[in-house]
Amino acid sequence: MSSTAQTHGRPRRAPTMADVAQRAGVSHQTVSRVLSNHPNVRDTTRAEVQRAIDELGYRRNSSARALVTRRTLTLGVVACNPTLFGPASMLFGLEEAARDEGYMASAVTLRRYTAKALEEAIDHLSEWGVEGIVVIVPHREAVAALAELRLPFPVVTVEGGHTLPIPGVSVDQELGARLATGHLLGAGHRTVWHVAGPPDWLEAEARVKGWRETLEEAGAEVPPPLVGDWTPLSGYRAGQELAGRVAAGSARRSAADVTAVFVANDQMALGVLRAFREAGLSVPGQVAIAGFDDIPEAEFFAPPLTTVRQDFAAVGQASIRLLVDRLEAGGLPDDERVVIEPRLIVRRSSTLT
Amino acid sequence: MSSTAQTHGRPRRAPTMADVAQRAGVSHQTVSRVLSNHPNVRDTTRAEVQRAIDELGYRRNSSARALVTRRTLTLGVVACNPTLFGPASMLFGLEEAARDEGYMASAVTLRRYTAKALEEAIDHLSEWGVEGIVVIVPHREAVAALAELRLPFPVVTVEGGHTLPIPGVSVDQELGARLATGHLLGAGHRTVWHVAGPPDWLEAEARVKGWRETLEEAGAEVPPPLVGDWTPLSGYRAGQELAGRVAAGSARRSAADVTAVFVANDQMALGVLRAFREAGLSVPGQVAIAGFDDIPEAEFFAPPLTTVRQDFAAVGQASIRLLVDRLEAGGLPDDERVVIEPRLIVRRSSTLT
DNA sequence: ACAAACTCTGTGAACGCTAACAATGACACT
DNA sequence: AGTGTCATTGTTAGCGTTCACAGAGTTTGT
Repeated sequence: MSSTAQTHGRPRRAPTMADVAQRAGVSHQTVSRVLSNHPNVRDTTRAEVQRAIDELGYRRNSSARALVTRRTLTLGVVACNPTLFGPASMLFGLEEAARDEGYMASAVTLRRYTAKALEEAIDHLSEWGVEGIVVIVPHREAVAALAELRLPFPVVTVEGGHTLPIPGVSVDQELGARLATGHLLGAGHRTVWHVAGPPDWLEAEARVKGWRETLEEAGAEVPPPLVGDWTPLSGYRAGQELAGRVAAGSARRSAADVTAVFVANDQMALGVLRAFREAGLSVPGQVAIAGFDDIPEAEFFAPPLTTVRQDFAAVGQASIRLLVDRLEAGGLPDDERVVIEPRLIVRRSSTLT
Repeated sequence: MSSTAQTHGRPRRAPTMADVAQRAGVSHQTVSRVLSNHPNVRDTTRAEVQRAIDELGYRRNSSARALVTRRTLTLGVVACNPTLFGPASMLFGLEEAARDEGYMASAVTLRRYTAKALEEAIDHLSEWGVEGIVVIVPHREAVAALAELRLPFPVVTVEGGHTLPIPGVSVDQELGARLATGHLLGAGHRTVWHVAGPPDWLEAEARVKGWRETLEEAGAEVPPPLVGDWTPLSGYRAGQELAGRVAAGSARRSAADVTAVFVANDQMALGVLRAFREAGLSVPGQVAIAGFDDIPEAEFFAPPLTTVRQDFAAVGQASIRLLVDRLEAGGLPDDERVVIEPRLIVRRSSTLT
């Protein structure tokens, strides 16, 4: 099967289809037919060709093939810092889904989301002949930049918001925020504070919106959200800030006292937990906390973290599906959306047992 | 107004070099020269060609180019589950390094490390014409399988051990384990327990070795290592086991009492921390702990975790370097090794202040 | 002034494959 | 026998580049 052993004589040059043809005593076209499983090849011929292929360790030259078929079977992915759990999982799912569809996925990762970086990444990909790309753009400026570009191949966004005439997939961030906030309110808290992500991230914005609206609908006061940058450190700082506002002892309680916090991702929630711990506050005793993402560590935080789980694999599959559909059929609508529903995972950090 | 608007909307077919040539009034060869920055082109000609290129939005066809130059400028990467911090960081560094060298990196991710999965992944990559591959194989069976394959292109391993005649990059896991273990011994502990990774992982094995030898050299007793599978849950279970052996109160102390634990990765260390917390044990008060990896969360664990940091970006760069060298020169040694030194990061989990 | 060198540009032939069509032989049916 | 159909195989013509070389101008040296 993979006995590509031609290490014997001289590995001069990779064998070509003509070499195989000659060895099997047929024309190169017959070899081509065997390779592409064309039905009209006699069994004995097929076997002989196959034997020649195996003996020579022949592999089709993908460039020549791509040149004539005008199909590179390659998809591009533009992603952001994939050391974060979310983006990494998405990339993983994306690549796997592409492979299942018979495509190769090539990712370019961005350190920062600027219009220029995005453009360069797309440039780099199209230089290599991708047939289409998936852009993971949870960032406002990047989305705007993407809208400007007129690309000669299909594009699908992930978490790119729903304002562009570009097909896209996203998790319902707003719903996720509603689930978390509603859960905390349901546990009897007068209101829920929020540690938000960076304001230029669409996901952060949507989570703020879901949180705010849930509070408003419940007639609860809406405290000013604190702002972090997704890192544990920023959560820690926000946590220190919040710790100062927790009602000390059973002194005069005001509606603005911090008794519940919805943190926009798990890493920041970890920082908040540390700040509270250092301030001597008990979670969930004095303050209840919920996060977002359900990173593998969340279950083992102190205490285990209530959070919102996103199905990244589903997002990856859906976006590849959207892209491949556009490659193989044509004229599909530019405003197709797939929305994946998140799920609330309740753990100790929000429940007084 | 004919309905065959060809200059309107999107052009029927991507412009070719001949189109550019015609528009600029030169031959296709001159266009090629402009594109590859050949010096012998008159400035005015170059400008005209450039203008035609811009106007048509021309891009070189990578397949045609690859066909004739026999260079696809594509590298393959075989990685394992990249939702773990280490592998993801490595992938990120690898891709970036490849891009800097003018190559495109395409990754295939494995759910599990079996010889078959590895072979399929490599097969998938060579189907797309990669010029060489980086295989991240911290797994014994996979390394063995890789050694069997005779591939028609250069291969570089990452964390693949040093037994194969294949160039490779790795972090000095043994040294990392020595640093952590030595640090704990240096803090006055009689011995150090160990929660190891899965035995079929080379990294796990090397960390066990470094730990064991450090103890032996210090004349300390070597307790039996517990075994986990890198997940927080497995660490939690190991932690419960260890918690039972911590000297209760100041009762009779034996040399086998657990006072310090070196855990083979941070995620498991998190599980251990939780188990100890639940058992009412204080860290570092009663037990000191050190992990491995320095994931971004480690600093915010309860307490902040002493751990060993690996420079994944450096690993990525070194492996691409190794690979590209073999692509561009030839006849380089098959046993070249690059070893990256890890660094101990001391935090509260191991220090009584 | 003439050959030699150098600069710039064009021509034709690959590169290895697939698509379209042509050719061959076997078989069945008038 | 003559014709049509089908299964199987071969032939030819590109796909869009780069490479090797040839040609046309232009400069240089003597």
